[in-house]
Amino acid sequence: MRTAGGARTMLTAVRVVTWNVNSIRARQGRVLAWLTRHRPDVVLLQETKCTDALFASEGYTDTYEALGYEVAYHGRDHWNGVAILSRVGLTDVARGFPGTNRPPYDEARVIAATCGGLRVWSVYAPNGRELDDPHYLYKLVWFERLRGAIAADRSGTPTLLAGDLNVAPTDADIYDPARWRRRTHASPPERAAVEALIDLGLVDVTRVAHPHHPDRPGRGPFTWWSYRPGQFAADRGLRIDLALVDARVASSVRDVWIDRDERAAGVASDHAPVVVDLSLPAADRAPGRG
DNA sequence: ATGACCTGTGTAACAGGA
Repeated sequence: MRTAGGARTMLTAVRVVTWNVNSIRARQGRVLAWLTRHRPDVVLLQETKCTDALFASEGYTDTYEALGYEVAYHGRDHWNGVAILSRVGLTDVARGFPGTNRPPYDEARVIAATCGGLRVWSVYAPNGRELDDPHYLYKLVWFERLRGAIAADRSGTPTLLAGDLNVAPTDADIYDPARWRRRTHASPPERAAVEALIDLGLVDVTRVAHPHHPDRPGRGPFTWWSYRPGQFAADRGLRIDLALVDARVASSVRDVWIDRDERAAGVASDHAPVVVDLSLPAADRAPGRG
């Protein structure tokens, strides 16, 4: 716990991480090691690739609880799947979108909760596959529904939306923009969909904290690298894992960092954790944390 | 130029990823 110098306002460090783990079963060892090493307060997971039943079973929820976390999850089958772990309180959980969710909108891609004075959303956008694939149109409508859900949220709580948005917002977020010009993740409608989210009053905090890759002016930093040989080593990646926060949260951001060391490890996810370190007014936080 | 890999599933090729 820290106090601000002049302002006498009690501030508390809150670490939030978003991480597409590409299967919680395949990644559980790495996830537990990461939690132990970095002690995040709020963990937004995507692509857990497991059912609620498996997440509730021995070795997952009980293990996180033993580390001090409350747990909320949303998974229907062996695809997609999102979850939130929090050791600063976890209430008002919402799964999926408001209203009817006929297939494919019943896929487990969204979970929200209130944690430590933040309304956090863990989201996993559809991939899109190809520009002429029906899945691409689904992706665009899915973003409209996400925008509607954020706009309709009446919690009044400062908002932090993070996850795998499967869109590189600008050409600077792609190692080789020309190569991706006619592919999903870079198309103008997808970028417009992310811009529409941001237009709700959100800030892409990674871009603010890291205007450029330290070694590649005008490029990166990235959060995803293909598993194919040489891609990570050559830093041929995309920035598709984003953290979008409203103005109240933006003013509390102390640091944003991408854990490339985790991506470099053996049996790693193809996505790196993206960490947002905040200093929140203590009054905004849920009571009960020792 | 293209593909290379990883995870899950009816454990053998596939679907899906990005």
